[in-house]
Amino acid sequence: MSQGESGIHLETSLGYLLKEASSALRAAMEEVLRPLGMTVTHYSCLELLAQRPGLSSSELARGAFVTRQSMHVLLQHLEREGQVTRPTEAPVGKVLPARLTPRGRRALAKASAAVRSVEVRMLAGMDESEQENAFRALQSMVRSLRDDPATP
Amino acid sequence: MSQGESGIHLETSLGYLLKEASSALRAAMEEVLRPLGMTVTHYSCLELLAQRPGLSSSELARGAFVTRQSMHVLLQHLEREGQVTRPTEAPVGKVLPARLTPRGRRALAKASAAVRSVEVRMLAGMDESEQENAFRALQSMVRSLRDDPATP
DNA sequence: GGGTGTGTGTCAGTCTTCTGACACGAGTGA
DNA sequence: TCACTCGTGTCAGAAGACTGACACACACCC
Repeated sequence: MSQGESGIHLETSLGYLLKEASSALRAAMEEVLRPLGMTVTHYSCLELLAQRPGLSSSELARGAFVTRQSMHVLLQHLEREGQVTRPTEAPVGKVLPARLTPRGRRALAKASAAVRSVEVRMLAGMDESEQENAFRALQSMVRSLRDDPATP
Repeated sequence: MSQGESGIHLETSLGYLLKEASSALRAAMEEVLRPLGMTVTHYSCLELLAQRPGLSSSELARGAFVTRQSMHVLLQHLEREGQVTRPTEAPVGKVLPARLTPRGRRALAKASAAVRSVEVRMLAGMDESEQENAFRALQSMVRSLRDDPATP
């Protein structure tokens, strides 16, 4: 079919392209995570916990770019599956620090390798300095969007 | 942070940063579109139709990065609201080409200005060549992710 | 002390989007 | 001509995420 060149003509918009890239990345991640019975948010949660043990549900939510309510139900699910543990009582305040179980770590290991392969594929064709420039550009965009709260 | 070579380092991961940037952009767009009673997908649909009148539901879905089922329900809603029209019978095959109504065009005008201001804000602090480099980098990522179907 | 503000965990309902499935039209190649 | 494939429109159910709301804990400042 002739789907090739009939691309959309928002081709000058960096915002649109950013969305396109993010969408392609997400799709690629879903593709490799699905055989492992894992969603992107699920994986993100585990990865965050591996690198920063003891994160709270709300902190995990921010790190995975979902609401804390969504992360809450995900954590309940992961606790039932035995991939994550949380104390029944808060050590301090109301914050319940979450941690990976050995089972969670094993699940993460496979997923992390799969995701890594996707990222490597995505970066194919870009040399070191190009990647560095892209990194700085994206950081700049995030900063600009966050710093300016809204239209005054 | 005791992650092996096969893992992902969130701090330095371009993939994670890409998701972060996309999330920030989406949040900023939602913020300015909400007062107009419009969602991001809603806006995307209108913008696509303005630039390429006669697009089918499936083509719109691809352009807005949602499934054709999602676009289908959105289009039904937009038709009821009188922002979009589609013929009751397909001129050829089963494809129903969609078009903006004057009302849709008016709604888009406001939204488009708002979204443009967000994009301008996002690009603040980047000069012409930096934007160009970022554009090429994102294009490269999209191409790499699409061309390689999956991990063999 | 007491008020205020921020951050958190949690429950409930709603909404959007997705997955799965079906039938139909058009093009392709044997 | 006829299977075969691809893209499409559409319906139905399920899953995921969101908004709204409440109570509680901590930190700050008057």
